[in-house]
Amino acid sequence: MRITKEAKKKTEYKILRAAEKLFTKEGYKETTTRRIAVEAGIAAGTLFNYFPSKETLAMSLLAEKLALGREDFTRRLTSEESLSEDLFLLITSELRRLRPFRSFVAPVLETTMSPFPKENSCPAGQDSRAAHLDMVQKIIHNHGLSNIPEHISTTLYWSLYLGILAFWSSDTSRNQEETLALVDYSINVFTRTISDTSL
Amino acid sequence: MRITKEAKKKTEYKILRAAEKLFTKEGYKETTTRRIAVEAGIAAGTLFNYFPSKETLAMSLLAEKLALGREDFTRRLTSEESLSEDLFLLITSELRRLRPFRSFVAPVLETTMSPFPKENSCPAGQDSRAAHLDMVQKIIHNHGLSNIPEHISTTLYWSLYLGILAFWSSDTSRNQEETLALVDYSINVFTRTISDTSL
DNA sequence: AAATTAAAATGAGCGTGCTCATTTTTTTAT
DNA sequence: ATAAAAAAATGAGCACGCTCATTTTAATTT
Repeated sequence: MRITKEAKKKTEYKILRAAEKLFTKEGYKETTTRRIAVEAGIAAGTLFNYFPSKETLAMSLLAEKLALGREDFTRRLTSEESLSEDLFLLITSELRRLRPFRSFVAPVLETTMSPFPKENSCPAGQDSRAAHLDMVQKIIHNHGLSNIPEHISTTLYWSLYLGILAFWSSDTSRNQEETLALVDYSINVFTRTISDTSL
Repeated sequence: MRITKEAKKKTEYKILRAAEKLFTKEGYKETTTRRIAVEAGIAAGTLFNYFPSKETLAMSLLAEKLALGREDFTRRLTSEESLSEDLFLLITSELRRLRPFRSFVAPVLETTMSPFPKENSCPAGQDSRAAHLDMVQKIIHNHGLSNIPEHISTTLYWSLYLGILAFWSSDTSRNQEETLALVDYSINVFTRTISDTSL
């Protein structure tokens, strides 16, 4: 039983690695699920025993990278930065890990990390959303802000966050400075909003 | 020559009406382009002489409705409301017209009205974006705000706007009160931002 | 009004994501 | 060990969006 489970995990891993290789080399749209299957050494249909759709597979891959970005963040974290600086570091750490997949980040993330779970839900996307928001909550809490964001300001944050990702995904400025400016700006808007009791 | 052009427009119109009927009755995903062609009384391939993709067709349909919403807005507009109230009216006017197409608003709009034009651009989506932002500029100008939003605050606005659409598209609360609350909140965040010179 | 050119419509066919009945492999029971 | 049951892999085949060589229709020229 353990062997099987490990084998299963291993197949899933093989598919993810094959997808990663092909998506980055050939592009998302250009890579067929059949090609991924060949690269992973499995039959075409087997892929869909592990990922219900090509999009879900892509999202799982991105979720992996986002999680790595968050790990980078916690590793680099010091206790001497401001709330805004911490949020800035969180987002840029994620972006750095997403870099190789920039071309299909927008279409995939926007449909799978939508503000509210849909019928054709993608668990990987929803989990990723939850994990990111948890991190944000933790950061805010660490900075002693009792005003924990509730439903509506979380939605606001998420809009800003997705906006950043969308902008970044087609930002052609050198080193994406424009994105960095937007991140800075968005975070300012957000932190001002949550620390303003009049809203 | 005139006859042909009118005929062409008429065919485009027939396709749009067929798509409108089927999308609302059967759903976006469920409606095949072949079925739309039959309903419009044309061959399957002809549809693609008018709209390069199913998604573009859907976006053109939504763009039509958004424009109607904006017309409703200008009609209802009085000169006695505040900036926030005007923006609120603009957005809710659009939402009212989009209502029947709610189920596929998010996936279509998010990919075709992305913050920045892509390679596989959809003119209908970009035009719609421009028209909406023009309207917003006009409203702000009418309220005597010299602080015309430049690049970055326009991006901020657009993030908030898309966030609202995404939220609304899966808002199950009666009469979408939650969306109205979010619209109100988002507009407040935006107006405060553009009238704050410290940012 | 016949001939020539241009524009538009057509539908057979392609490649894709994905399904599902069948086969193969693994686990459990005897 | 053998048989029965459960789990996983398989690949032929489907339906879809979309393409494109060909045909049909309309506009222009002679």
